[in-house]
Amino acid sequence: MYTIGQISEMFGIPISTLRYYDKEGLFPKIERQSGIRRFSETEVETLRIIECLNASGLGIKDIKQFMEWTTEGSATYARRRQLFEKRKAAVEDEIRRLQKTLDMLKYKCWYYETAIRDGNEDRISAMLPDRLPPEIQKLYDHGRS
Amino acid sequence: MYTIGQISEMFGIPISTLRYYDKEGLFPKIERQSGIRRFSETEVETLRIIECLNASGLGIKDIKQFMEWTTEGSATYARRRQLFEKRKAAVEDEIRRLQKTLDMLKYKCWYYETAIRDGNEDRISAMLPDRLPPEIQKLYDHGRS
DNA sequence: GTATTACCTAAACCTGACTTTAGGTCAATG
DNA sequence: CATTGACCTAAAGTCAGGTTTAGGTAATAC
Repeated sequence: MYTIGQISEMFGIPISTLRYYDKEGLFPKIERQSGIRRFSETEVETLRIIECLNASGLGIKDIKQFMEWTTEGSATYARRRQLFEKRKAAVEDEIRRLQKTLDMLKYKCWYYETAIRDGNEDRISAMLPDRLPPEIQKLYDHGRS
Repeated sequence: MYTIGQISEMFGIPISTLRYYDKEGLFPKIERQSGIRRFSETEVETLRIIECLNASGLGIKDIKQFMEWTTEGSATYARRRQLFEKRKAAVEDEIRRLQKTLDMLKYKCWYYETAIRDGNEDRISAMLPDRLPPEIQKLYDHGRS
């Protein structure tokens, strides 16, 4: 059993945030000892799931919904699975989107390296939009598609 | 030359957002014809950069700073390059973070597939934390590290 | 000539995710 | 026995990134 301060330390999450999560119903089964929250392994695992779902871009209201399902036992396995499948697809999309952004950023890095070397952007402008060096052209094209 | 409505269509960005960007100084050189904004190729390119920097997680104030640098010519090439290098590193970090999240989500998908098949979580609980099937163990371990 | 459509502004409003504030309880320490 | 430290609540405040509202102009369509 842990106090809110210990959990805050363990996860690097401010106490105020943990209390806010609790107020929002993210720890549906948390116990209290004369008013004081007692975090068990259940809540530690819950917090790991919160971090994961949060990192996947899910909002707090939907995380709360998920936590309610976990209190309903095996009847909600299918819904919970569905949620994770959707989050998986969303994160895969997000990674693809970031991969494109990354190619655009790499192109821009090359752009400014070249502009610094040349002292101006004239030579690059003359190569646009389809006469860039092959490797750079790939980045440029992927970054816009 | 394009009107704000045409640009909104082209980029799939609400007109209100484009006006908001302008108010925030993201189109430092935009022209007006008796009060009406006229978007040229310069602003189209600016919007592509806004989308890219935004997607990289940069806030609007910092994007504005960048746009100011572009109006100062070759004197700011080095600062602009530095910004893109930093965004590149930030996006690389974010992709790594999402990769971990993805592994955790894949593990959770397997978890619920298995729980559904078994009708309960007992068999899985008995395998935790280090007797999971090899492929799943990899996902589980990576997702927490 | 009026009605519609596309544009304009300033300012208020909204949402999500916290954080801060103000005031209080309770156990241990000097 | 008073002060410190760790906990508590409710409510207000903050911030980013927009969106909505209310009121106005100006060209085209019927």
